[in-house]
Amino acid sequence: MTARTDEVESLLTPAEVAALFRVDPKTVTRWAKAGKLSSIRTLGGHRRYREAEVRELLGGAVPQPRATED
Amino acid sequence: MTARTDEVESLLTPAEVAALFRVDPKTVTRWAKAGKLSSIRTLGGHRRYREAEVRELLGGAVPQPRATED
DNA sequence: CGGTAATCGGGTAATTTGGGCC
DNA sequence: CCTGTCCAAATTACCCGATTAC
Repeated sequence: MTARTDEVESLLTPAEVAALFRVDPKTVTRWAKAGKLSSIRTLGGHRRYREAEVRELLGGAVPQPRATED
Repeated sequence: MTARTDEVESLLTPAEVAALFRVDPKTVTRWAKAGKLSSIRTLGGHRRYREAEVRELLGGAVPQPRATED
């Protein structure tokens, strides 16, 4: 895998999202097809996910002093 | 591709936790429902448990480069 | 242009969920 | 009170070959 730190960090690959959720990349694709996740398609047809969206769905596991608990 | 997974948290599946505690996955689910275990839900409703949390509850009986309790 | 890793798509097992009962 | 098992439904994991990304 060629590491290129020049890309936009706003988008995550299926493998990235899958690693964060501890699921299979295929499962992430199912979520996108089910409309549970916003996905952006490349010109080749591959999906790309927004990091902000994924972080939100992860359950707000970010050190943010925000009242996000119900 | 920038595989920036340094912020990745080790998550365990119900079967993994159940195997570590030598109990049924159902029992692990009961612990999660009882609030004794922190659980993250996937977009499909499945639970994922934090490895750090499980290790804590295990009592330190994990493959750690530490000598026996003195 | 050539090469390796990842993702695509569909299909089939394995796991997980939830409630109820012992 | 806590755990293990039964049931049905839903979700997820792994299989293949072909295409895309870098």
